[in-house]
Amino acid sequence: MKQYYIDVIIPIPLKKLFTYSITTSEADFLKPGMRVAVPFGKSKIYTSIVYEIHNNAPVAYDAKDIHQILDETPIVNAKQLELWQWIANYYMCTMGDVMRAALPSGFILESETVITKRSIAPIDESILKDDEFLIYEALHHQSSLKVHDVVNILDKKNVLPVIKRLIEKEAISVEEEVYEKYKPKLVRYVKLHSEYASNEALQVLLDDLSRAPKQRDVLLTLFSLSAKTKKPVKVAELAHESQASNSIIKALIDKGVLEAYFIQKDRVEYLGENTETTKHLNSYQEQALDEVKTAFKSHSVTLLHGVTSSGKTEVYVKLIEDVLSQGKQVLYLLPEIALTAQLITRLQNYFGEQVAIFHSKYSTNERVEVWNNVLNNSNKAQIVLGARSSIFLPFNDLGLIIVDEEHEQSFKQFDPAPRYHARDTSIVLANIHKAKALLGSATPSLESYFNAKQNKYGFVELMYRYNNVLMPDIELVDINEKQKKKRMKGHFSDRLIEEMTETLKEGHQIILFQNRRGFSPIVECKTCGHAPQCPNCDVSLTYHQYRQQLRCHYCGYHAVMIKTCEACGSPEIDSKGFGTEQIEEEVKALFTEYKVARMDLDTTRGKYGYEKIITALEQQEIDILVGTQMLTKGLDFRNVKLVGIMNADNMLNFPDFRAHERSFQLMLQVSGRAGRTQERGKVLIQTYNPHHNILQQVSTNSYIDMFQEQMNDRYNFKYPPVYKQIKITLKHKDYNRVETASNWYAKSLRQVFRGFVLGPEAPPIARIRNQFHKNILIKIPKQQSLAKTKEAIIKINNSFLNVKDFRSVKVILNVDNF
DNA sequence: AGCACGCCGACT
DNA sequence: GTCGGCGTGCTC
Repeated sequence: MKQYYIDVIIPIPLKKLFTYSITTSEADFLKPGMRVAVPFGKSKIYTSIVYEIHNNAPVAYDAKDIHQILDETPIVNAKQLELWQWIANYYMCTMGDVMRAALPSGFILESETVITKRSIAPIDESILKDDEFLIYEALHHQSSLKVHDVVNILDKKNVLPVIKRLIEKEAISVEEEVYEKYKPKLVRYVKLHSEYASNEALQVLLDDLSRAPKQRDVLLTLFSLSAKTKKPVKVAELAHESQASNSIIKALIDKGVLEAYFIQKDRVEYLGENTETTKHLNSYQEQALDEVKTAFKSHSVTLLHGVTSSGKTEVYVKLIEDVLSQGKQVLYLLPEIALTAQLITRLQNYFGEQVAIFHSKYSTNERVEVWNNVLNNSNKAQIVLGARSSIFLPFNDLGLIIVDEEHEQSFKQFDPAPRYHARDTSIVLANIHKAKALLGSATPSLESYFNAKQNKYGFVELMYRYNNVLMPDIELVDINEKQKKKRMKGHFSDRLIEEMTETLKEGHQIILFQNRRGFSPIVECKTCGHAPQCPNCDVSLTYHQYRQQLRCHYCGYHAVMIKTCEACGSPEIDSKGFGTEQIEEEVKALFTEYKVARMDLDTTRGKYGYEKIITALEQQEIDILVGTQMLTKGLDFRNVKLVGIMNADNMLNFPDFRAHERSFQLMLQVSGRAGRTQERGKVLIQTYNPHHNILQQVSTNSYIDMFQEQMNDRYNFKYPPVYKQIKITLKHKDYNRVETASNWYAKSLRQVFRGFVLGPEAPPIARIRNQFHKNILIKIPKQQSLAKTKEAIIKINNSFLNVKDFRSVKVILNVDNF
């Protein structure tokens, strides 16, 4: 008889797949993509995914048996496994890494050791030592204990030796228990017990209950409810309608008068109707739509360059309608921050319950439900609107992927592995499904625009704003000059104050953009110049006024704001630079009669924090909104007429080869928030350097100029998209260790790649969370094989890990680290 | 990544 | 002496 084996993916960062032996009937039942619980190591049980079923017995070891099959049918399909493989290869991580990122954690079961008393014969308690006796004694009161219970009882960390001794003495036994984490949401319903179905029986019952008026009331309410709604009645509903407590209902259930039952419910349900029939496109949109369709005939990927407010969404909607009518699914990818209630409602108005939403604020149970709906090709998930991680959903037959705000860097995952770029991965996903991909942006990334120019992608432009609204008038304000002439009030130039006053007078709203949160980045002693530092990272702490705190943005460390200098004791402490909080405060002082609000990471915590601010702005409860780049995304604030960019220089001077490109994108995106209806909007950009090319290009809205100038730099300095890039980061708590390790690593790389290796270099923040960092950058010319390059890197990496001294150094490989 | 094993300093 | 620190090696 043939022996069967499965290769499984285990959610840990190990390169290999693991092989387990299965029985013939298990082999008949199992399919790739099913979950199987497997024993791993001495005691653990892990959830794994079947990758392959085969007959090749492993040579070097005996395969273990599996623990349990967890699924009836695969929860991961073949197309996904293909995508996982691609991600693991391209982004140089393990399948386990991909599995952990792809599966909602509700699918990944964990085992826990459960300790129970051996029931055979009572043992001689005198052979037990004190701590052993404590555990044995505890098991008289409690039938089972978890390891952490034992830790609590004994009040020490390492309890395993004690447990081990108890097993040897046959006092206890241990078992691994596996828990299913996903719990379907069950809603409790009640109905009258079938015994009382006949009128006579019911009459008898009502008579019986005459001495229990409350119970009788409940029963009568139940009848009227089910007559009215003709639907099953929820327990909660009944309790609410009859004003009765749960104990009265419980009494009826216990008596057998009522019967309780459960129905499984989706946690996220769309209850509205699709109210809107499709809008008519204007002639520009119509043309763009036609051009996209034509482009798709020759290119599977097309870039749609449409200025802000040009109505790209309507074009998407038309394309989605087409694909849906062919019975295929659609994935609509957006950066997390652009996934607003506004947009969701808009799409739901068109497509009703066919739209499923998927993003990081969803709980694991909600994610499992969306996953299952997509997997079953349910009508509820024909269109998935989601952030980065929605590329991992189990689509059967995708027809179209839309990547909106394609230039957004949040599509790239930086930590942990897999460090994938959702835009690039979605193109591969589209190919697997033989689907089309549409990238959309008002300010495309250089790489996408470059690909379009090279005819690798199709290219469509939409350069007119909806309703022919003019592009905002952008004015640069030289704050250097203003300062010399004493025309600054805090961080506000006279021009900005003028424009703000006028806008407010007209009853319009204002957005002020400051790309930095907190009150002031640096706190400095006026006497000795000392600035408080984070104890774990090489950064100065940031002052957050609203909590009187000093915070580190890298590790989350926080402390109370100092009253006197820690170094010299001087009470004179100065705050340099400025963040959103300080701007907010200054605005409040300048415009006392107006409502000012702030939008940044600190004010949008929680599930609806963001929505609250947006709604307040829409309803014009806010006159002036101060915020970070959160403001830039897809929000359509009809009444905002003025946008102020407080300081353009801090983004331009950011030490990154993409700083200029990003600044351009950011400023144009923020500018797009101004004047979205009839009136032309106004944008003021305050800067020390008004002649900077990027600022000139922003003020004239010249994407092409920016593109050409930046591409020149990219050619000259060998940066993407002209060259590919892989960044290697080494981390260790000992500075000297990273130093030697990174030198060794870079030297080995240089033997292969010569001048294309940069570094090792300490990043601007050399220490984070007590770990010292070093970066090495490999630049890869277009004609060099990426696969061979990665092979060489892996080879070097392996020999690096074979050096004993280096084994504790953490190595992070980041492909396309931008 | 966990987790066991084994070797070392520091305390009841 | 044992407890708990951390470096090392292994997981089908």
